[in-house]
Amino acid sequence: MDDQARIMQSIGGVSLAGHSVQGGMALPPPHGHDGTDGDGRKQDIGDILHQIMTITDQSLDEAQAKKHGLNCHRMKPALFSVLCEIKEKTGLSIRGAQEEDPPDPQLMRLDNMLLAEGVAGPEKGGGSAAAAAAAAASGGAADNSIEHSDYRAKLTQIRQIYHTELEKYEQACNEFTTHVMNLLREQSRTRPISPKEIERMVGIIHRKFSSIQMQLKQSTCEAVMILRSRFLDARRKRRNFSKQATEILNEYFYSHLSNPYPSEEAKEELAKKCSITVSQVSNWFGNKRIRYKKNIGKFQEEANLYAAKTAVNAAHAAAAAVQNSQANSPTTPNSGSSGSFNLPNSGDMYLSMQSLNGDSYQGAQVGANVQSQVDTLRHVISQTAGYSDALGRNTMYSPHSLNTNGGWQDATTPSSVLSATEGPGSVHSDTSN
DNA sequence: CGCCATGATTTACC
DNA sequence: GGTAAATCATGGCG
Repeated sequence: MDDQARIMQSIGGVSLAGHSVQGGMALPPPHGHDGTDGDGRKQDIGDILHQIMTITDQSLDEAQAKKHGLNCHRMKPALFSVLCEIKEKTGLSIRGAQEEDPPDPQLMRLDNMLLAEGVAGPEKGGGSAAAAAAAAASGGAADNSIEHSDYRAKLTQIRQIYHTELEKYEQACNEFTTHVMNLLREQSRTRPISPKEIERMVGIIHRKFSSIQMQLKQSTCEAVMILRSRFLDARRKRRNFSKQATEILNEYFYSHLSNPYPSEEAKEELAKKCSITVSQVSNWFGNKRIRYKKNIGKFQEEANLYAAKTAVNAAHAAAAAVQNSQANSPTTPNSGSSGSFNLPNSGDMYLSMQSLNGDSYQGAQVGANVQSQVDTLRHVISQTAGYSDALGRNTMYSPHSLNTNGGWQDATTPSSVLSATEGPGSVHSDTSN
């Protein structure tokens, strides 16, 4: 019982100073001073203090009775005054220790993160904002909405739990604070408690609760991080495209082998047809180009397959187109359903046909599918005569340029005849602009 | 389980 | 911003 001993000492010290106390009663002299009733008083005080110190060990009724007894004790006013003095003295150290603690940087970090993730802050919008950010990060449009809704739902769940818990903590904190304040106010009748001290106690309680809140925030952050990482990982998760989608993409690729750079519109249409995103189409073509270029031999069989396929389609379409044109059809039948991604590609087609046939092909308006035919033929020729001079344009289709750097960029030359500055990928869309 | 195919990402370049 | 090239990471098959 160090506290008790200290208080006893303090009391001794106070009395040594010779203060008179309330009720005109002097406190007992310090140790060593002889007095006839000194020991008795000391005994008295000792008893009182002992009762105070052990009050918590007793039952409620017993304690209440004791409390009442103490309140009515003749020494109470004197003790009260002494305690006031002790408080006055120790108050300095308390005040010194009571500094405005700066906002915890860790807590601030957590708060910021929760705010950024849409967990904290306004109920509405926050979550969707985070989801939108995640959507932007995924690079896709409204494609992976299933994942989005899943992510959003989970985030909402986290947010709800977080807010519920936070509210619970706040409520508990307030309740406890009120309780403690009431207790202290009540106790201030028996012992000196300044409002400042109550304030300080409230501060301590709040700090304790905020540390609990910090744990809540921390675990919420962790949950969000896990959710987020899972969501982001899901982006990387590879799932093979459907067979149909691959077929559509391959058809386009091999029918545009001379220039496998679909325009933005073409990409969009391919994406729609394949039920994938535009960026997935871009990825696919990027991968396809590089892998085809790296190992043409490996893709030979596949190329033959699609070449034949598109050739048949093209032939049919061409025949139909010719018939249509004969039947007074002034427009280009680009709207054909069999692989008509190259609407603005007639220039390429026209020149290719020229090169192929050796003479100018006046029926250039036959249709987009002719391009497929051209590419198909080009491919078939490339099998035997090599890709380089398949079309008798050695300077344009050098094997070196195809196999190492910028292969198809030169291959787009037919289009660039029309526009010398256009680059790869812009071939299709540029003509339409 | 290892290997290959393949979709996605990263990095560098223009 | 689009692309090539390299790389990562997973799916699928034997």
